[in-house]
Parts: sequence; structure tokens; C-alpha cells
Amino acid sequence: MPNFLERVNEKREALTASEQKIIEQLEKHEKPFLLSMNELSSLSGVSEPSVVRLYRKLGYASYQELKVALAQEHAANGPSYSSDNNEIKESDKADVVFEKIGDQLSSAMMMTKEKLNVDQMEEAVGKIAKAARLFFFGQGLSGTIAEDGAHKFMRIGGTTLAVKDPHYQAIYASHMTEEDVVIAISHSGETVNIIEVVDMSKKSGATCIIITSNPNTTLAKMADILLLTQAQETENRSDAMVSRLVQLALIDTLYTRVVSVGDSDIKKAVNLSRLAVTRMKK
Amino acid sequence: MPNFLERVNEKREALTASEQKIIEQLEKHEKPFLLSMNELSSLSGVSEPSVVRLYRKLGYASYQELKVALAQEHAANGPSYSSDNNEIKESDKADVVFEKIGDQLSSAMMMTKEKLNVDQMEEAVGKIAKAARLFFFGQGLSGTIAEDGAHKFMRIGGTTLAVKDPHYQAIYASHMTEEDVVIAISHSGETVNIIEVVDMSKKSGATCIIITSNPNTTLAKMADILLLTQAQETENRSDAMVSRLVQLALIDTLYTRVVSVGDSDIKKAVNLSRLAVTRMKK
DNA sequence: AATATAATGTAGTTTACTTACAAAAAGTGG
DNA sequence: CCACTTTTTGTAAGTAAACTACATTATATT
Repeated sequence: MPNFLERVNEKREALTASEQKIIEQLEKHEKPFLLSMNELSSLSGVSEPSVVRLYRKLGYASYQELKVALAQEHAANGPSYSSDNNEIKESDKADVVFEKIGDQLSSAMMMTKEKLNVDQMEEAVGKIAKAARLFFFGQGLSGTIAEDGAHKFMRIGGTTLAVKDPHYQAIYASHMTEEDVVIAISHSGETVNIIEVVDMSKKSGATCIIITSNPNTTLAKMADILLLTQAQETENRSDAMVSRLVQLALIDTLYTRVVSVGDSDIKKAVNLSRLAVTRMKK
Repeated sequence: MPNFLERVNEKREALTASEQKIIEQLEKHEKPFLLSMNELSSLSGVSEPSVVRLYRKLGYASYQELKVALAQEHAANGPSYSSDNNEIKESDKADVVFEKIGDQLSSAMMMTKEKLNVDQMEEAVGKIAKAARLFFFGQGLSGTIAEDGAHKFMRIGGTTLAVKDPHYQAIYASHMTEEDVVIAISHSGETVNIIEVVDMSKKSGATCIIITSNPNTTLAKMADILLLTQAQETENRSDAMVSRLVQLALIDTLYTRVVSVGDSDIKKAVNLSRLAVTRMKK
């Protein structure tokens, strides 16, 4: 069932002057679904039957139906953004905490999606698909993200490593070539070791993809390809948790795309990996 | 503004017999927001003024307002469930893939939230807070979740370990006491090694908290405390990715709660850990 | 300019919503 | 257990909203 605006667009040619006046009112009004037909018609400066003819033309059976449709569409677009008061309190029981994390997460996913540059993402996908070796660098909690990422990309058959130890990172970084790709992960963007290691990797000629939450950091500025995960601006303790989940989803996206664009070799490799894992169960 | 069901619950004591009949109809009807007052009252077998008195009591200014509220709440709950066409296609570019993962994720979070048993969660929190040692067991991708969890709980100062190697898991499991707590993670719930290790841990007297997506599995049935992450029933390749994110959010919830209910020692420990990590940056 | 066609409005009808008040039911104190 | 109060429910009438039939005006066509 098409929504209100789609219906309007479909019939745009066939709309009369007074019908357009009515639509204008419906679009400008904050709560159009609370207007009576009388109010709407006088606001628009037209007669009531004109309103009737309009909603008929748009395919609604009654004025009530139009109002219900408007109400539902307003509900669907509105509240998800207005994360009114999601801060987690000590008194919140587990179910409330989980719900609030969920709300923060979906708002962070939405913000990230809006800032996401498709071309950059696809460029990253291309580089990864062609890479001779793929390195995930991360420390602390970002280290577990690195490992998760490596675990996934391992399945496409190439050489993929998660490196969490700064010394190991440094050694790998100093021996890279133009064919290598580094994915460096840091929530803060200011982890000293990671900055150094990315610097070394770049000097060795590797492509550096940076995943971080903050664009105004040393690490972000060094990126060949920068993938930003936007979280809320607050300094809640839960921000780090949420941004980590978004980063994982971002890496999932990269992986899904690499498999999609990959040649038949990659797809064979993925299937082989799945079989291998299945043998470990049952 | 509380939603319809919250309002009903708040006034539950004060509801008369005919008011309950009306509510019953509103809950059972598929599209209650399209009913006229006349239809609703005759369906419920009461008079129209009884309907008026009910919505007044619930805090709505007019029957229209009640209908609009119901329509909006149906819109908010409805479509996110019916994940109409979230399946990721090979032709989807990175931004679309990310968006679909986001949609699947929030629907999975919602489903998990509904199945979530607060008491079980809080019981788990209590056990963890008092545990002498806390073990995270997981293999493969669930292993990285285990590590992530251990990384977090490490900060509260106790003995916390992520064990991914089945041999190590077996050794630890055979030397546990009643004071120990095991958190075992498995997406499928049928990973042979994990099942064996949980069995050993239980025989040693440890409390076993199981995090899995499937309630009808050997592992789920062994749980002292079972925490289910509901994903969609489909066998999409993305299900595992999504359920892993939900599992992480679940562990975040446990952690947040443990810190909240924890005594001053735990809070001191968390602050110490934060200082320690900060020293590693800048 | 005459006629056809489309657009809009007037006035009235029907339906939906609301109110005032009365009847019935359920408690309460003597 | 009866007179009285309070609560619950319904009847009937009023008001406002939604809809319809038809008249009027505007626009286009020949």
C-alpha cells in the first residue's frame, strides 16, 4: 500500500487547484491527523466536498482512513530519531538496560548510515578483494573487533591476520608491500601504538583503512580510506559499547560486499569454510 | 506520553466490567483504529457512553485521539516485525547492505527484548557479581564474543578468563567449584565441545549461564540460566552476524548491571581500569 | 457566442461523537 | 434488612463531523 506522498506524486498531474491547497495544509500541519474535515477545509480555504474528492482520488475509502494513514506514517518517521532520554541509570533493571542499548544502537546505526560514503566503502571493498594480505590492527576492546573481522575474512581464502600485540604489529607494518591492506580499528582515534603502526604501514606502501568514531583525530587524518562510525556526542559510558557494535556491523558490511563482488574462487572458498565449520558440530 | 497498554495497566484497578470488555475488543481487533464508537460499543456489548468514559479515564481527550494513538502504536510495532524484504542481495551496494543489517539487527533486538526474562537476567547478574572466578567459553566466532566479554568483566577486578581452546576449556571445567560461574556462548547450541565442557563444569558444581539463539538444543537444555537471543527464523547468511551482535549487546547489559548492583569495590575497580587504559593513549 | 466539460460550492442528510440525566446495581451505616 | 449513598451503566437527546445530491461557476471547445 503506497504511502501518502507516493499517492500524491502518482496523481500529481490530475490535481486541481483546491486539492493542492489541501495537500499543502496537510504537509505543513504538525498533526494533520487530528484535523476535522471542517477545520481542514477552512484552513485550506476550500469547501468540505473538495476534501472528500481529494481523499477519494488518492484511494482512501473515508476521511478516517486518510487520518489513520497520516497518523501511522508520522509515527513511523518521527520517534526513532528523537532518542529522548536513553541514558542508562543505575536503577534500570536488565530489561530496561537492554532496551536502551538497543535504542542507542539503532540511532547510532542510522547516524552512521547517513554519513556513510558509498564510494569509499566500495573502494575499500575493491582493495580488500584484491589484497595479497589483509591485516586487522586493534588493541584492547578494538582488538577483539580486529579478531572478529579476521575470523570472517579468513573464510575467503586469502592471508588474513588479526594482530593485537603492538610489537607484532610493528614488525608486520615494517614489512608490507603495496599489495597489502591494513584495517586499523580504534574507538578514540588516539591510541598511540596504532597511530605509529599505521604510519609505518603507509611508509611501507600498504593501503590503510581506518575505522574510528572520531573524524578529528590523528588516526583519522592518516587514513587512505576513512570509515566513520557515528555515535552520540555524549560522553556516556555506553557510547564505546555502542560504537563497537556499529564497527562490527560495518565490517560485516565490508565482508558481505567482498563476497558479493568476489570472483568464483572467493565463493568457493566461503563454501569450503562453511563445510569445514559444520564438520566441527554434531 | 505513555502508550495504550501502559495506560491500561496503570488504571487496571479502577476498571469496571464494561470497560474491560471494551479493552478486550480493542486488543483482539486487528484494526481497532478503524472502528467507530458505535461498532466498538456493540462489539463489546456495552453502551457508547461507556466507551467515552473509558478513554477519558485513560487520559485521551477524544475518541479520535484514542484512535490516532492506537493507529500510531500499531504502525510502530507492526512493520519492524514483518521485515518485509530485508534479505541482502548480491547487487546491493555497501550503503544498502549496511542499512539492511541495521534493520535486521533492530528487529532481532526487539524480539530478544520481548523474550527476555528480567528475573533470569538479574539472577545471572547476582551470580556474576558474587563469583569467585568467571569463565567465558566459546569457539570460532563465539570465541571472539567470549573474549570481548572477558575483556569487559576483567575491569571489575575479579578473576575473569576467556577460554577458546577446547583442551583448556576441559581442564578448567574439571577444576571448578560452586563459586565459579561459566558463561558459554554458541550461536547454534550444538557445538559438541562446548556441550561437553558445560557438562563437566556443571558436574564440578559451577553455575552455567548459556547464551544461544536456539532454545531447542542440547546446550540450551543444560543451562542453569538460559539467555536466548532471538533472531529471525530464516536461514539467511546474515542471521549469524546479527545474532552475534545481539549476544554482545546482551553481555553489555549484564556488565552494565553488574557494575550498577556492585559494591564500592567493584566501582573502584572499574575506575582504576579506566585510568589504566587512558594512560595507554596520548 | 453557444455548448460541453470540469471544478467548486451550497445545502441538506446521514452518521458519528458527546452530554445530561435517569435507572439500576452495589455498597454502607444504622 | 432497610434507607441511604455511591458507583456503574444505559437512554435519549443534542451537537458536530462526514458524506451526498445537486446547483453554480469557471474553463475549454467548436
